[in-house]
Amino acid sequence: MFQNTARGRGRPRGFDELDALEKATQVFWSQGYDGVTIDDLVAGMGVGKPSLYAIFGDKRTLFLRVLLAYAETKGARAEKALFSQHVLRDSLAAFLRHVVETATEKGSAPGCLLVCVAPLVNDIEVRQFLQNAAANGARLVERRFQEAISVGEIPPDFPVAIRASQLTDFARGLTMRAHIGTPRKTLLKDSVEAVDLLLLPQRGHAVG
Amino acid sequence: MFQNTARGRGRPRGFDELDALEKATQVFWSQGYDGVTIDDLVAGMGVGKPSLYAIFGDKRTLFLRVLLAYAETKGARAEKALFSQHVLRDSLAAFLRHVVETATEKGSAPGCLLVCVAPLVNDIEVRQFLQNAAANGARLVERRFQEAISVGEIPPDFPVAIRASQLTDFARGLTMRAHIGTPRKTLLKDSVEAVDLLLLPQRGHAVG
DNA sequence: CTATTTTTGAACTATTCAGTAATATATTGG
DNA sequence: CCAATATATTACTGAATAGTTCAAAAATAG
Repeated sequence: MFQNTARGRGRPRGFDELDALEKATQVFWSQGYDGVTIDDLVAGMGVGKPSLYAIFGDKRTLFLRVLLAYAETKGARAEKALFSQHVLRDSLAAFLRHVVETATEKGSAPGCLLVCVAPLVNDIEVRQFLQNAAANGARLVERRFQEAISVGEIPPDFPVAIRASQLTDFARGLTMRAHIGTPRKTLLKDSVEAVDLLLLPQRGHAVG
Repeated sequence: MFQNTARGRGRPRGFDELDALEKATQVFWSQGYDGVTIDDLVAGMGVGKPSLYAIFGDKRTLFLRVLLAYAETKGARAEKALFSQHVLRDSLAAFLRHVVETATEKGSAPGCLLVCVAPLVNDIEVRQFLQNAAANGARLVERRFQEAISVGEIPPDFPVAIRASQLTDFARGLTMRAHIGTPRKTLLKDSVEAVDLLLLPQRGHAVG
């Protein structure tokens, strides 16, 4: 099934590593970090305990790997949402729509591993990773605003950094509300309103 | 009938109940719910284990009580911040300033029990309490906007519900950023910017 | 086939944890 | 002082948990 042509000797694994990682993501996502036991992971990942330790290390190591993969995927999708729309408003709307949709996806836990779960992990490395990821996210949005300035879609003195930070704050707020059960429909409506607000013309300027 | 208000018979408690509750709040706040053991609470509250069970019940019961007390205090302070300022802008600024200050208070864990910790607790009662608390918070802000309309500070068609929801989203975002280590100074600056944004004149209207 | 390598399943160990008893201590009422 | 009551201290029990050991299984190489 997953057999590579270049497999060495020895009994082949009974699971796919990336698939198991994704399952681990779901386990952490739905139960938090401290709420998860090794046995939960064993059950959720479909991997025996000795294999789990041999291949992924202990819970903390596994979580770091899960976090890294999750952030990479999420970041790539956010970038795509932001930069595949011609009109700035559509970009911001697509960004928040993506946030809301993944935070309210059926089959996954509500919320977001990066926003709702990881911040509670009491670990220096996790915290620094999150700070870095947050900064990267804001920078991504800033870049999109800069692009809009360069094509004359918004004025050159548009407060890029401020609005970028505010967009990520909205994303956090929407995600947390998804986590406590606010329905997708409400959040989608609110994300449109958020974009309207962020693009409201500044005093003395006009915005497309 | 005419009984003395002093305590009845029996050995007096070696701790103050409310003080112990506050200490429990700090323990949950800094370590999350699942990350806390009974022994952590025993150590942090300065209460023996049998007394803890006798007076506060098990971990879940204690957490619910902590949550209730925390929300009540926090709600009262938020209300005070909102309604003790004459000018709407000052009210909103005071609200967000209060949010940021408590989320970055020295001596407490960063963030907020209601925003950062409680949503991760996998419990129906907690979730419903949070939904209710969130709705109450938004309503409080709406009331303040209505007040501003009634004195003509903002136009009657000001989107009260939308802006109230957005203010609470900002509060969530700022709180989560406090939790991952964003410095108070940054957040205070951003909360001022947030108020500016929320009170930006709508198209075709002027806002004080 | 036999030897070698890798993974797997089951059992095992030491530790931590929640919750409870048994007992000692402090206070009031008479 | 004695009885009654409420709290505190210590220690205990059984269950859950993290992490390891070891033999069986499944593949390749020669």
